[in-house]
Amino acid sequence: MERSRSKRNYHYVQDYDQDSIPRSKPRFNNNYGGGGGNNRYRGGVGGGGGGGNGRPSKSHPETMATTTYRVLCHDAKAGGVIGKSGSIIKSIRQHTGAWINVHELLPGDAERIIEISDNRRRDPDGRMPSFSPAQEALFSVHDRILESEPQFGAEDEEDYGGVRGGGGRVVTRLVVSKLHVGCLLGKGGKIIEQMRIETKTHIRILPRETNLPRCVSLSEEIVQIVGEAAAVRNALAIVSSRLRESQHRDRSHLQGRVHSSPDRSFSPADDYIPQQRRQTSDRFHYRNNSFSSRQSNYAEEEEAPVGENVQPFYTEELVFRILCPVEKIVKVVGEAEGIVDLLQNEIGVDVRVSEPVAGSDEQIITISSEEQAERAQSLLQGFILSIQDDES
Amino acid sequence: MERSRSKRNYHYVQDYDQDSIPRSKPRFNNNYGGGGGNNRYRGGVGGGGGGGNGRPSKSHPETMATTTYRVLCHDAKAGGVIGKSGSIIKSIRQHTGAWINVHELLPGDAERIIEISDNRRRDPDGRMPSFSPAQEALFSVHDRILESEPQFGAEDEEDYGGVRGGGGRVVTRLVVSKLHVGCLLGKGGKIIEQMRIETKTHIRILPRETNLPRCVSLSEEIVQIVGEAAAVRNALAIVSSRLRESQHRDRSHLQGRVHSSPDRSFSPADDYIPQQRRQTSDRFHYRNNSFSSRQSNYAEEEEAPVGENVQPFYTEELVFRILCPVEKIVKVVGEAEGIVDLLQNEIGVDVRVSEPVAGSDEQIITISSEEQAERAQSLLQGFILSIQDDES
DNA sequence: CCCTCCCT
Repeated sequence: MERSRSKRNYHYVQDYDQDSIPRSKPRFNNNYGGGGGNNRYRGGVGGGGGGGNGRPSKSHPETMATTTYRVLCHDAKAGGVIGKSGSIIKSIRQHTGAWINVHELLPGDAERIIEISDNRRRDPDGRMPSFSPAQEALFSVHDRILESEPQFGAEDEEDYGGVRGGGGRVVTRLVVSKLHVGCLLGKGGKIIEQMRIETKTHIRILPRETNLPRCVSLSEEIVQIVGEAAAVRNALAIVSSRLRESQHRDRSHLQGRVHSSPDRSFSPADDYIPQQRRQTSDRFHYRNNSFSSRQSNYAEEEEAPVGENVQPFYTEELVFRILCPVEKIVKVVGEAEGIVDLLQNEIGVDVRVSEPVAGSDEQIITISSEEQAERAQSLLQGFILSIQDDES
Repeated sequence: MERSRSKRNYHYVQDYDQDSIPRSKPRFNNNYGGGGGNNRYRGGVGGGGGGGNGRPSKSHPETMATTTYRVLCHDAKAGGVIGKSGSIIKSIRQHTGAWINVHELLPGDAERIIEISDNRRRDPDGRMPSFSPAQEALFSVHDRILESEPQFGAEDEEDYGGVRGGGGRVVTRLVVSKLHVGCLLGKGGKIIEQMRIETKTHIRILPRETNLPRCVSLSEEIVQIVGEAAAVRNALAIVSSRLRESQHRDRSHLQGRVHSSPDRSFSPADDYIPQQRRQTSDRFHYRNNSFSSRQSNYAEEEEAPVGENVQPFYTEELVFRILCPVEKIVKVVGEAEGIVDLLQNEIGVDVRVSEPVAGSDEQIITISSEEQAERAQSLLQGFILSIQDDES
């Protein structure tokens, strides 16, 4: 119960102070919504299932490049990122143009995922756009996480928490698809090793044995960076740039394997060095390091078999598959707060539905989880049984 | 941009008016709350459980003891508890170490819930910690409610409001889980009767027929204390001590049945009498009364089998939300001896039903509990399934 | 008097 944090400093992204940080100012943007901003239903109630929540569309992979980051944020600090009535995060969205989603806290987890992405047009030559709104927003969000006052009770944690005293040790954790950790590790771990040295941080991919949050799926890893705040920021810049390059390359898989098209035209190291970074640009110290370019000495080898077994999933977990009549599918998966939602969000299992197959009047619902699939399965089974006799 | 919180005044009760106003800027639009926390499904849902939110963590129920109080506060007086920029409530938080959350006003309600809790390590022998930050904070909050000026003329109320002039009749209302009202009533109402006599106040559990605020769920009751200010304070001290003991015993179910371990080692009546109470200690007049101890003559019987068949499942709070067709709602929650009643009284979970939403033909049933939500969820799920085919 | 902030 001791709160060692002396003061809050809101000198984060300076211009928030002037125009959008709600704290030190009368709050002008709480008046939105006017009437009852009632249903915070996750996606509107009867809405048929979802689709594009407005996140950067992936529609033209050959001309567009998507960059996505997911950073873990202790629940106690989420408020500091969002701000009253969302003022802070709205400001970040506006300033950067990135799409940002602060996930809900999964029961049992201490951290929430903040997902940040953009979708930018590639250069005509296929190069990665030089500026990434998502990366910029990642920095801002990261700063907010570091600077925001942790809420009550978050302070008796072991070693994670996000901050440790002013200028002290901080911990930043990114959730990264297994497809992209390779670019951080490098062959024989050379890249990550080099990053550790150059940034003076402890960067590692957390082992599965660790207690990973439930919000991290089996197809993802946690990249954890520990060190002095400034060093971590620097490392984050490097790591995020590498991830961005990797994702950018990933798109090109759609047109052909990476290795079958050995183009060397990827962006040079300083490509992402931002003149674009505005007020905040001095907070990160980019350097022309060997990580951000494929032209570095070892950049070649590390990206080899990254996406090898693209179906690497479900190693030790349970998988149940349920047949469901095609005409019931909507009822099962179509509701925004429906059972699938419950299963996924409250119980934490992964639920997928196969595409309908011509000639079959059933689809396959796959439930997978390390521990909960069985229960979920019986729930779902029961549910399907119960609607068996409905007129579809 | 730190606000000038130069001096913290430890005498906030008396003099925060003069020196702790942290900002000179007026906050011009207080007109939010119109859009604000309407359906805060995840916030103050349960009986104070942890989920994340930063409230006192429930991580180690066997070693930690949580105390939670919820006191109703007329909306017009909430400001007087919070203070400018939260200065008063921050002060109370700091001085007591309690976690305090002033809930938003629910549309239609006149009162808001102020939730106060702590989570303290048990003594090695399992005894209740002698000092409760939450109880201390409850007293401070209560004083603020009594002393603070109501905002703009909300004083045309009938007889409730929280204060009636200096030293006059005051009304204090606590929201108490049904699981814990028993310890106030006592077998045959003996305890509450005795408390009435000893404190010279009118203490009662408001009947359901009364117009209870919406913020009071079906699993809760209102304990109302009416009388002279000093007498009410005294009664509040007694009642809160009993509640604390009851909650403390509640925890111990996780380790075994209450009655199977007939320890008599609970804290004696004066155990909570605070040397710890600082400036404020003279405001309450504790006495060595028969209510605050299990050693009292009738303390034995009233605490009988609170949560009999409790299985020690989950330690953190779980919240499940279930969609239920509007036309089934009555069937689910409407019956006097129905399933919700069962869930609440036998299992001890909190059950709430959302308001119907225009455009949706479903309502959300929220079940929350520290330990039992899972069981409750499957029960309820089963129940809804079972009435699935009923003609509505 | 509005906080430990909940936004797409």
